[in-house]
Amino acid sequence: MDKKQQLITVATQLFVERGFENTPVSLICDTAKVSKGLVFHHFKSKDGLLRAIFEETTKKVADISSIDNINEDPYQQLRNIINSLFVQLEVDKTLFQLNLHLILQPKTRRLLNDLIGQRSSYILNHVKHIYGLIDPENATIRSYMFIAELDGIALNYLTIFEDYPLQEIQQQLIAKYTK
Amino acid sequence: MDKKQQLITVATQLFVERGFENTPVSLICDTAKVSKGLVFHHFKSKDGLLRAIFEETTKKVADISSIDNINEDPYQQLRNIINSLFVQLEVDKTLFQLNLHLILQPKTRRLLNDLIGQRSSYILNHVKHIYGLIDPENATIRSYMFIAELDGIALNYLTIFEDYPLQEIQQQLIAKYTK
DNA sequence: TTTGCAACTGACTGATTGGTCAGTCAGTAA
DNA sequence: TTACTGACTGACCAATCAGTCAGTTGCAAA
Repeated sequence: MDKKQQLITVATQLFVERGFENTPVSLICDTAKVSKGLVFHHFKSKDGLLRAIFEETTKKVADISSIDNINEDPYQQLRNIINSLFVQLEVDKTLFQLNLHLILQPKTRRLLNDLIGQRSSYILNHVKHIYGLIDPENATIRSYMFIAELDGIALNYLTIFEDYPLQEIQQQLIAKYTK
Repeated sequence: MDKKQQLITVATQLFVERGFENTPVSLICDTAKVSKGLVFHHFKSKDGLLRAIFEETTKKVADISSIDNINEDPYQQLRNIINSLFVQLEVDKTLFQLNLHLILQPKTRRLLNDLIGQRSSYILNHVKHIYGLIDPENATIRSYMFIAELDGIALNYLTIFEDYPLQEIQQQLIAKYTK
C-alpha cells in the first residue's frame, strides 16, 4: 500500500469531518497507521499536506466543465455543466464541503489563494465562452449569474438545508436552460 | 466603555481576519485591552463568546427579510429582499464572511447548529409565503431557487471572485423579479 | 461605615500542538 | 559484499492554548 496516498485519503476524510485546524497531524497518522515523521518527510509541513489534497481535488472541479463540447449547441453545453455538477455533488459530497470550508477559512484561504484564483478564473472563462455563443453582449454578467446560481445550490445543499430537493431543482434548472 | 461589548466587537473583527480556531483568547484580550479572565467571566468559554457573536449577527440577517411588507405586491417584496441583501452585503461585508466561515467549519457548525437551523427555516418560510402569492403550486421549489441565487451571489462576491460586478448583478436581478 | 457582590485582573497550569532529528530498514547498483 | 538511497519510525521539544483561581477594585444598598 502506498503510504503517501493513504495519508492524503485519510487526511481528506478527517479534514472534512473535523476541519483543518481541528485535525492534529498525530490523529491523521494514528488513523492511517503511519508514523508522524512520514507526513513531514513527504509533505514538509501540515500546510504542504493540505496543498497536496487541494491540488488533487482541483482535477475533479476541472472535470465538471472540461467535457468535450466541440460542435455542441451552447445550451446543451450549459446543461452538461449542470448535470455534471449534480452528479459530482452527490458522488463527492464531502469533497465539496471540504472545498467550501477551505475557501472560507481565512488561514487556509491565504494558503491556497493562488490555486483558488486559477480555478475560479478557469471556470469563469469557460462559461463566458459558452455565453459568447448565446448573448455576446452580456456574456460576462450572465456567466457570473450562472455560476452564482450553481454555487448557491451547492452551498445550500451541502451546508444549510436538510432535506434539500436536489432532483427537483436539477429539473427546474435544465428546463430553464433549454432555449 | 462597556468591556463586554468591546470584547464582542474586537473578537468579531479578529474572527473575520484570522478565523475562529486561529484566534487565541489572549490575542482578543490584548487587542481589546482587557484581561483574559474577563472573557471567561462574561462568556464562560471561548465557544460561549462565539455564540454571543452569532446571536448578535442573527438579528441583522432577520432584518433583511423582516421589512414590513403588508399590502405590498409580492414581486415588490422580493425586490425588497434583494435590495436589502445588497445593501447589507456592502455595509457588513466582513460579518457575512464570518457567517459563512462559521457555517462551513465543522466544529463551529456543530456548536451553532441550532441557531443556523432556526435562521434558515425562518428565511425559507418567509420567501415561501411570498411565492404563495405568486405561484402557490411551486412555492417551495421556487423559494429554494430564489435563496440559492442570492446565497451564490453573496458567496462569489465575498470569497471567490475579485472585482465582482455587484451593481450590475443587482440590476439584472431586479429586472428579473419585475413581473 | 460596613457589607456584599459583580466586574475585573494576571500569574499560573495541564494538555496539546507542529515540527525535529537521530537512527532503522529494505532495496538496489557497482 | 559494500555503499548508498529514500521511505519510515517514534521519542522528544519548544511553543501555544483554553481555562482556573485567588485576589483586587469600585459601587450601591443597608
